[in-house]
Amino acid sequence: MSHTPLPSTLTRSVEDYLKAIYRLSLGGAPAGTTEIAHLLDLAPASVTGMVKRLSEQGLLEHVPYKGVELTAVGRRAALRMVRRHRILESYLVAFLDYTWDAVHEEAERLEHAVSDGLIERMATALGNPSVDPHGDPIPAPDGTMVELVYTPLSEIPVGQSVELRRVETGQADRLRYFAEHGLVPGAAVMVVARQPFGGPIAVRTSGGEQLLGAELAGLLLCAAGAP
Amino acid sequence: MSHTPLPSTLTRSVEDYLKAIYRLSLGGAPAGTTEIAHLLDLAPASVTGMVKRLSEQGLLEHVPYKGVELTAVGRRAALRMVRRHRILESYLVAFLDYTWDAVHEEAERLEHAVSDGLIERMATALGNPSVDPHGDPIPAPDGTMVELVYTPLSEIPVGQSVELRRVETGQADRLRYFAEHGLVPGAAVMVVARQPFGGPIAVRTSGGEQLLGAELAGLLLCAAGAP
DNA sequence: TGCCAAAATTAGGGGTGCCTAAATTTAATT
DNA sequence: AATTAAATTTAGGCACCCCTAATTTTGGCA
Ligand SMILES: [Mn+2]
Ligand SMILES: [Mn+2]
Ligand SMILES: [Mn+2]
Ligand SMILES: [Mn+2]
Repeated sequence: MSHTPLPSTLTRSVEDYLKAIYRLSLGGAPAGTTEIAHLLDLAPASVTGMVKRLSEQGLLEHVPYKGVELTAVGRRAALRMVRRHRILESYLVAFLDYTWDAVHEEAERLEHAVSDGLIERMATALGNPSVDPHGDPIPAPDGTMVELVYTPLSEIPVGQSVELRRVETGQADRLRYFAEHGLVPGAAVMVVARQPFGGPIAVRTSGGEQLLGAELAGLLLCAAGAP
Repeated sequence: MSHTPLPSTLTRSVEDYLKAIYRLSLGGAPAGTTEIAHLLDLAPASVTGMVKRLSEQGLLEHVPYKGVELTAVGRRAALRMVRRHRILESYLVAFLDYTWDAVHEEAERLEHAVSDGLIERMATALGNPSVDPHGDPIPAPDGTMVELVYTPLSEIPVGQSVELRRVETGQADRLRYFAEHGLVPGAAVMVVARQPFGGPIAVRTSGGEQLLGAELAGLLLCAAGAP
């Protein structure tokens, strides 16, 4: 069983397209032109053009007017970028004093410039972590990724204790707010109260009790902890 | 006294052109089109085109058929790249187990992708070194660089002891050969004998005595050590 | 069923950065 | 002073990747 070979050199643009389409395809449906354009901050017409070229190269499957999906080759390339991005974020936080709200921007550029060898050296220095600072899973070098299913804090019943596992936002201001309030992966959290109709949630952490809007609570993914 | 502002975003190509022209101008004479093309592995016609654009942007001074020189702005941008390159090489050797023959290639790509902030974090982690693993001086963040004058080992008189300070090659096979024979910056070297007409040189290091071809000896830059 | 708005594509264009082939300039040689 | 070889530039072209404006397709709704 051999690996499908990846096109030898992909450009930064192509790598970002593949990553974006990977993310948008996670829901199951093909990615739409406008969706991709919005995620990459491009005009839809530009996306149509790139999608056409990448389809010809065998990285995408494109059904005009319907949407785009990654081929096996495209998915391998996308997962390679996801690994790079998350290893880089982890390394910057662990060894270069970056905070978790600042790493994304740096990794977004470096992911296209580092060699495979450097990524593996960083991974080794980190002890081959399985998740990044945000709790996002890190694909293995072969493209395998274990994606666990978590429950948003907003859906945890009152009275239950859980462990915070993953924070689902890239917005720096929110990440800083979470960190300041001890809401980081690994934290033990108990839901103390909840207001109805999408109202705020009261939680207790090791740092004390606090209120949390429903939107923010929806970004905090949890696993059932000690009962 | 304020800093001359640099064009906000230079491309990878432009940054490599500026670095190349900086290197070629060190001898004092303007850099020639063919020289630049050879260093960057491009066709001369391509260089002419780029040189024209960079001159219009105020990064170069170009006299057609005569040669190119950096403007003050261009030199600042070039020295910024030199700093990035050498800090990266230093960091990779110090913290990620790279050998000095492998760092150049990695740094050549990363120098265009890292932020100023990351470079300064790496410099801090390294203790703000003044030279890189090859003994090449590292410009300060403001573009200042102290370039010491050394003597090639090939010109050191028989019987004199010197300290090896700088190794002037980027070729991996030569760098590996030097490292295997203890010929690295900081090494104490004594010239034991020399054959005439560009013949080999016999040197003694802490590792013993060895012969060295004149070409290689010319790459090893030395400072007068203990007599 | 026909219309409409959103989504997507096509058409046309620009900047970058490279190429090859042909012309031009320069400097050295006879 | 004419010749010639090397260096350089010009001319023309192509791939990439983005844009705006115009057009086409689609799916939902009256
Ligand atoms: Mn990116
Ligand atoms: Mn992350
Ligand atoms: Mn470079
Ligand atoms: Mn170096």
